[in-house]
Amino acid sequence: MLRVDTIDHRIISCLVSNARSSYAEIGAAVGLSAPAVKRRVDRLLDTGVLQGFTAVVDPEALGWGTEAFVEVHCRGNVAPGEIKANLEPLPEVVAAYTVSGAADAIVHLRASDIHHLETALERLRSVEIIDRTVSTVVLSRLLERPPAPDQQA
Amino acid sequence: MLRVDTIDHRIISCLVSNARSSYAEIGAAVGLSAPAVKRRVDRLLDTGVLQGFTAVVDPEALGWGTEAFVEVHCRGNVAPGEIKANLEPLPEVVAAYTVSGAADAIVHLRASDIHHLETALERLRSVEIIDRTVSTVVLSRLLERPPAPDQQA
DNA sequence: CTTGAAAAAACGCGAGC
DNA sequence: GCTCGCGTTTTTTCAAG
Repeated sequence: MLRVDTIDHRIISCLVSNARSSYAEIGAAVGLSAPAVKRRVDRLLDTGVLQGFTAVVDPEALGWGTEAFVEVHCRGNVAPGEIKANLEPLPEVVAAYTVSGAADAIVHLRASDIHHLETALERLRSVEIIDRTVSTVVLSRLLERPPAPDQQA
Repeated sequence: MLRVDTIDHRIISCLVSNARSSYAEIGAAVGLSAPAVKRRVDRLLDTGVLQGFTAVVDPEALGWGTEAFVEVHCRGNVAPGEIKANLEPLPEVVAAYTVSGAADAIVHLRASDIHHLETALERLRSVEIIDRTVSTVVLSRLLERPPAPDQQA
């Protein structure tokens, strides 16, 4: 059902590096005609391998210069779904994961400045199921990139 | 130079939610003609506010089901640029940040499975400037989304 | 400086093979 | 998976606010 061959990988690579390239351009890069590329892309979208296309925005330019990673410790045992439901309404939460180790979850926060970050942290800490948080403020973004096309997979 | 008004924000929102939408579609959403939208998008690309367009890929589908966050502690004082240069060659590193607190950096790793993750961690620890690492393995992805259009910015 | 309208050129998308 | 053809879109040029 979700078979992804070498050509699909190359098509995905093209789209990751430029989501607005035309089917003809992709076809030229992978050695297929434009309609053939479109059919594969449609299939990849159907099967969920491709989840969509988005613009990469400079966070600084829109006033999202400050970010932090927050270890979240919950009260007692909480289901992942419950944590997700509680984090979803907070707009500063750009990512969240349940993790191994002492913490229950890691939350990635993005805010416009330190003050906004503080506000977001207060709101996060006021969430019922959350007991305690440990914040790590990001000083500089060193690297941020899509996963490599593939490798030893 | 990098003035971004309300219409630009709405155009960016459209492109973030679907990078492949046509200029006519965007124009209809923001109340501009297609050429006017294109000019603004070109300008946003020129000024670096928009950095490009990419496909959102399901990590599972390409064999990137396992990820981890790693606190990196360096030997002595190391410049951010040096850390970046040392991390860039490692394909499993999808993001890295210098941070406040005890650690020097947080590295986001993505691997195909636990074994691959272990290999990647070994390679990471073998980097000269790195003294010690503390790994946190991700159990489940709760949330992952682009920053909200904007807010109290 | 920005917009809207109209031109040619390129692209998307279905049918047929 | 490829070719063909029609309708739509993009993109450039031009004139106006």
